[in-house]
Amino acid sequence: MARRSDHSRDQIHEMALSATERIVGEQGYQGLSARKVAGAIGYTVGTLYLVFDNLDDLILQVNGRTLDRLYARMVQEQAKQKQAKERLLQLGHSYIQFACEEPHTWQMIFEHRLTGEREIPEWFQLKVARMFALVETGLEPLAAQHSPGEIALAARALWSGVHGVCILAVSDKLDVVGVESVQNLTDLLVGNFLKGFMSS
Amino acid sequence: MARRSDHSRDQIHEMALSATERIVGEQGYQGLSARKVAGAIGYTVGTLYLVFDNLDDLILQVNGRTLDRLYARMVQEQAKQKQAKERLLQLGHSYIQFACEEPHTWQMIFEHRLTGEREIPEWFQLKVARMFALVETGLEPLAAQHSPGEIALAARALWSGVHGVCILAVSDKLDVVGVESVQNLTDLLVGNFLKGFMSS
DNA sequence: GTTGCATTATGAACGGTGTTCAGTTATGTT
DNA sequence: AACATAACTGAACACCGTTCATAATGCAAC
Repeated sequence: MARRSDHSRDQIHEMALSATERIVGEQGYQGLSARKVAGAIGYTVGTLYLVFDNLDDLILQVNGRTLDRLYARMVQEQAKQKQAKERLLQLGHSYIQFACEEPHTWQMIFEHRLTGEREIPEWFQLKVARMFALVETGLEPLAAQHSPGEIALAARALWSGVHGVCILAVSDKLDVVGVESVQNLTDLLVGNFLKGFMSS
Repeated sequence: MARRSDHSRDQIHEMALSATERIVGEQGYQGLSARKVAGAIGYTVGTLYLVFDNLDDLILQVNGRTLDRLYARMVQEQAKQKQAKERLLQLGHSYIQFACEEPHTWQMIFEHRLTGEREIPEWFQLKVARMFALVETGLEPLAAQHSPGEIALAARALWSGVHGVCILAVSDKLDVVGVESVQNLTDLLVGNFLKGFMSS
């Protein structure tokens, strides 16, 4: 194993990922470039392409880590709530809290589009599906008289709604200011939806 | 007024806008470039910059036209429904129908980010606000016991929700196929929200 | 030590992007 | 016919993602 620098392949991999997270966190998805990442870790672009297939690959991996952190946080904070309804509201709060704390990193998950004919890898789709499953599980105890299919649909509708509030809020299209206002909007959406859903 | 070609400034302006709409419609926002637009209308890039400040300007104008078409359609189709609740559901349906018919054009409204420090012009923000106002107006007859402030909030929450469903559906993140499934999801979201909202 | 080899890293090159602007060309007016 | 002015061009700039021949290095064998 001949090596020229002090870093192993895995180390460079990790360095690139966290450098990307820093750059995106500061300058947003638009401010990201291969040369910037390479420069930040003290290597050249060529080296980056020894460790990643291409920029899409790098970005997907960063987005994967973001989803992991988000998921972990939602699981953890949701567990604090004892009542089912409170747990669902908490999921929304955690989601929005995260998006507001790391807007650029969070937005990149949705701003990024794969180049050309490339397809979203399965491991990434699983991370997304996991989020929906969390909502579905949270919804189950509140939907005794509904079929599993109905619950799955309701979870999708509900979570898409929360996501919509979040995405419009983060991109300043809602005329509301501050995290609390966004939380209130979500509470309104989730609360009223649940009320309607449980009485049907 | 010395002119060399057969087209006036206004004509070139219009040609560029519709060429952009065609390119984006076929190849998506990513497939758009100044040289492509210029080539499509038989001019060079330089000419494009005589008519538009920059690409952001061009894209904003195209997005403005898209919002106009969307708004006109929502107003028109909503008027067909006599009951307040049906009108609200119709708004959602029209929105989704439009997004599914012209996914690329519709998505560009939300994919596009202004370069650097540029700011969204007021005329554009007004077009967005107009959409929320439509929902707000539709919600009023159903919210007799609610204050105007509450109605405004509810309209934002509701519309963000519909938008969320729409955006996840168009980018294939919902595991649902076909326009009808998306319509069902929206009906579920809007229906249950309204049921909850009206009983509170 | 020295040699040879496989690994690691480079950076120039390619075709693309948005944007600018000096220079050319065609037109309307004098 | 000459001039002024508007219209238009296209080369140039700095950036982008991506590739790859080349150089530099560390290690094993001799």
